[in-house]
Amino acid sequence: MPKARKKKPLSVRAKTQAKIVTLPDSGASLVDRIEQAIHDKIATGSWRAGDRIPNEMELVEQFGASRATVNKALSSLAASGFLVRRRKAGSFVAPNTEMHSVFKTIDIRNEIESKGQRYSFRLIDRVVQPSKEASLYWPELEAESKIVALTGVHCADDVPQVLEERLINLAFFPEAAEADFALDPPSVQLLKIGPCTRLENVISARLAEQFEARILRLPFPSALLVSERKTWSNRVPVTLFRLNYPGGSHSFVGHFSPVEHKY
Amino acid sequence: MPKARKKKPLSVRAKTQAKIVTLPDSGASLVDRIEQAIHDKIATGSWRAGDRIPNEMELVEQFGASRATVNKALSSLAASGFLVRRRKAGSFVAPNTEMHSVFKTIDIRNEIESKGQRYSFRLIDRVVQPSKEASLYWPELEAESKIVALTGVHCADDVPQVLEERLINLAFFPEAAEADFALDPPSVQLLKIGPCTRLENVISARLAEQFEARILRLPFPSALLVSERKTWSNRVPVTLFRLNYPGGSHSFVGHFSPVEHKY
DNA sequence: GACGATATTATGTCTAGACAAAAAATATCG
DNA sequence: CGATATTTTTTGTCTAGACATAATATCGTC
Repeated sequence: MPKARKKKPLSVRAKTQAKIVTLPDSGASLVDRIEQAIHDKIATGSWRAGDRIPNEMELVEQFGASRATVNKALSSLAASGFLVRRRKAGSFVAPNTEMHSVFKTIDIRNEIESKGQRYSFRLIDRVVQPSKEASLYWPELEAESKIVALTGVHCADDVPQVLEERLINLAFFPEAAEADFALDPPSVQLLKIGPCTRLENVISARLAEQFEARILRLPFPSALLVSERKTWSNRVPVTLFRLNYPGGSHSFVGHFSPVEHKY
Repeated sequence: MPKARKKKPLSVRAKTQAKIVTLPDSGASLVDRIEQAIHDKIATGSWRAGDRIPNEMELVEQFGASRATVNKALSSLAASGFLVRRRKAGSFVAPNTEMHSVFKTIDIRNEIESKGQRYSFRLIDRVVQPSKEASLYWPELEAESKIVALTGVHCADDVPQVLEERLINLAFFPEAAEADFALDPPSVQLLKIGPCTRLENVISARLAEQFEARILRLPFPSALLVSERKTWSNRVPVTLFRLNYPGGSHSFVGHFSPVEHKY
């Protein structure tokens, strides 16, 4: 059964690079421009996590490049964790373009549940305020926007574990003003809206205030390990938060080698 | 002046991959094996920082690969920071194969001096002991080897800043038993012997003991920010140390984006 | 010898074509 | 129908050759 396949000579293309390309032509190399274009599709949400992207031959036609060139771009994106590629299956946008590797610890719920304990988040306080209230800590915010300030505790089997103070940019997540965080803590809900594309993290230590010690059920003079983070989603400031861990029972582990695990 | 260049057809090679290759043939791809081989040369010190390595065509002959393949391996090594490549000049082993980027903060002296203060290290205690004394914290050490245990403070203008507790593997740095650390603190001297190729870091917080508070001139109930690190140099355990920072005045700053600055 | 034009060399980027390998889709057989 | 064999699709890897580009080396001229 000779399948009626169009055997066209794979698009005749200008020699030595096609300037026909539909890309914003900068000085960058073709590989870089292809990489950029695909990354943009992902960053803007045109292509979403799990989507199958066009295969190499389709991209070859689309960009007027050779397969080797397209392959290089795709491989690079896969190496950076934006794509997952499988033979015969195709290339897929990686699940969750959220921050890879470094600092997975964002997900406290997961951490607690993986120890077989029941997770819950107890909201202690919530206020809506103009962003200029926080402009000292969070100058990146636009002056006239509004924010929600939250305080809550992450609990394992109803025992308080981590005290969270958080500011959320309402422009990014309007529902934050009345959402229920008992099931999904703020961090999880925020990630559902958009990926975290940038993160700033400051780790410090301090003595717990008396009321903080009470909330976390710690003896009074106690040390807290504090992780203060700001996140962005495609250049939009999303949230600023402080996770207060009891000093003794928590720590951050990092493991570095010049090139991760390759050699 | 027609140069007498042997125009040999670039080494006749078996089709579909040469198994003639002089490399420890694993299941890995040719590119990977070439990359590995070159990395080994650097890791073992056969090729040292600043050395010019054979050019692409020479490697092509040596490995029986095509130029594209060799190029891919070299580009990858350059991307990982092991090589620096310059047109016409050639490919060079990168200066300092030590830990790039992440955690430059190892150098406290530098940090203090860059603030215009005078740095000094005051040794408080030093003992030589069999490694099994520390086997609980440092199981990677060989059982019969010896270590030095140090305690000291890093000072800025003679004001104590950071309390350091450190164990050094004497097999790696025999002089540690009597070296003078007043000018160059242990960390600096260790880096002179060999690059740090792997690092483990645990950050935590705790209350300062009374004597620690006294050394660091802190009020008594005080929080300490503790960074506990283990380092290796080409698989040899080098040192385990704990840096105790006054909680209020110090913090660790991290800045992450999925792929560093590329997009 | 200083200086500028020119040649040379090594890397950077790209193409076209080939075969390999994995996995999904399809056909085949009991 | 279900288990197994075969085909097909898509990525993985490699080759050979080409032109581009940057930086060095060389040569000629004054």
